[in-house]
Amino acid sequence: MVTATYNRPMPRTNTDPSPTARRTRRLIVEAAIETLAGNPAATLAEIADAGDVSRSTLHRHFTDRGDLLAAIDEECRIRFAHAVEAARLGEGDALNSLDRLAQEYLGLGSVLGLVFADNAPVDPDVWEDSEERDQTLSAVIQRGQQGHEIDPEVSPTWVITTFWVMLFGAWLAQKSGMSRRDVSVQLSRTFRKAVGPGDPAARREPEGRG
Amino acid sequence: MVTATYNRPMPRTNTDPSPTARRTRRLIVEAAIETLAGNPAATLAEIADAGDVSRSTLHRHFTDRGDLLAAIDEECRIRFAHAVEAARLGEGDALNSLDRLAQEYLGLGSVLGLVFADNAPVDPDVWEDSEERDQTLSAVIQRGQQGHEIDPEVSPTWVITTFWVMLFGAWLAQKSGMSRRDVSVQLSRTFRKAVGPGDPAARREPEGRG
DNA sequence: ATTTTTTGCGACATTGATGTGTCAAACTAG
DNA sequence: CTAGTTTGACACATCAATGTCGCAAAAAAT
Repeated sequence: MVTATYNRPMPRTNTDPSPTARRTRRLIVEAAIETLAGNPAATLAEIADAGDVSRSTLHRHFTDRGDLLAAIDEECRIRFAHAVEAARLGEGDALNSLDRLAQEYLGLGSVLGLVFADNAPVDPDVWEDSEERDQTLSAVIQRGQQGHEIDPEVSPTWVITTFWVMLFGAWLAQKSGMSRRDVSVQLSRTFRKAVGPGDPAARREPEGRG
Repeated sequence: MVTATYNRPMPRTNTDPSPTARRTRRLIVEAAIETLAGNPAATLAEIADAGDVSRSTLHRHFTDRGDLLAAIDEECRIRFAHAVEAARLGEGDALNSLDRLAQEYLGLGSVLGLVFADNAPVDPDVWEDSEERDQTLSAVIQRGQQGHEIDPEVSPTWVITTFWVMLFGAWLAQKSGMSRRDVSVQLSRTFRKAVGPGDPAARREPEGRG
C-alpha cells in the first residue's frame, strides 16, 4: 500500500529502521568521524568514499550535511560519556583520576581528533565552551588542590587547559607513530609534574622587555 | 604610451611597486592573517572586507588565493625569525631560553594563531613538519639535558611537543581574555615543572585495563 | 590643474560541493 | 524462489566562491 514515493529506506514512521539500514548508517557515521578528524573540510563525496558507499546512499541516510554532523555529534557525546564513566573520576587520588581520564580519552582515537579539529565541525562544546565536561574536571581538580596533590599556585582553569592541551600533544604523538605505551608514560609524567605541587627547579630570570 | 591594458597597479616589471601599492598590499596581508587566524576557511570576500578593500582590489594585488597564502606564509616566516632572534636562545639557562622564546612567540598574536589553525592555510611547516624550527629547539633542549636542567627521562621530542602544545594553551587563554601577565606566569611555571628535573610528586598507580 | 595610479562597482564565466530524483541491479528475508 | 528493501549510477538544478574584465570615480603625484 506504500505507493507514495519510490524508495525511502528510513521512513520517518515509528517503524524500526531495519537492521541493514542501521548498519549502513553506523558505517557512514564511522567513516565520517574518521575522515573529518583528518580533514575537517572533507567533502560529502570523500566521506562516502571512505565508507565505501555512494554519495546518493549517504544522502539517503542523511538528508543534510548538518544532519550527518548532528549524528556524529551524538555519537561523540556517547563515547565521551563512556570514557568519563570508565575513568571512575570519583575514586582514588585526583592525579590518578586525571590520568585515567586522559588514558580513556586517548583511547577514543579519531573521536578525540574530531574535538581537536580547529573549526570543529562537531559543534559547540569544544575547548572553552565545553561547560559540562569541564565542570566534571573542575570537581576533580578542586579535590586535588584541597588534598595538596595539585599545585595551589596554578589556577583550576589553567589546569584544565593544560590537561586538554597535553592530551592534544599526546594525540599528535600517537598519530605520528609513537608507541601507545610511550605516549602514555610521557604524558603521565609531564602532566603530573606540570600541575603537581612543588616549585619549578630553576627560578625565572627577571625579564626586561625585548 | 602604455595603452596596452587598462590598469595594472603592480606591473611585473622591475619597477618598484610604488609606495601606495606596497601599503595596500601590506594592509591586505595583515587583514588576511587576522581573519584566517580566526577562521581558516574564510572567504576572500571576508578577507577583503576585513581590510576595508574591495574584492577586486584584493584580486588585483594577489591573482590567486594561493598567491595571497604565499605572501602570508612569507610574512609569518619573517616574524617568526624575528621572534627567534629576539629570544637569544644561545644565552643563559636552557629553561630561561625556552621561556623567552615562548614569550616572544606569544607576542606574535594572530601570526601564532595561524600556525595553530588546523589545516593551517599557511603551509607545511607546522607541528611535526617544522624541521628547521624544531632543530633550533632541539639544540636548546640538548643543552638543557646535558646541564641537568631538563628531565632526562623525557624525550626531546616530547619536550618539543610539550612546548608547542602549552604555548597553544597559553594562546587560547590569552584569546579568551586572561591577562597577558597571568598567562605568562602560569605558562612559565607549568612548563618549567613539566620538563624540568625531578620525579612526579605522586606515583602512578599500576593500572589494569578498563 | 593635469596626468597617472589605484580603487570600487558590477557584470560575467567557471568550478566544485550540494541536494533531489529516477531507475535498474543487488541483496535479504520470508 | 519471490517480494520487499537497499544500493549504485546517472542526471539535473542550485549555490557560493573564484577569477576576469571594463569603466568611472577617487586619490596621489607632478
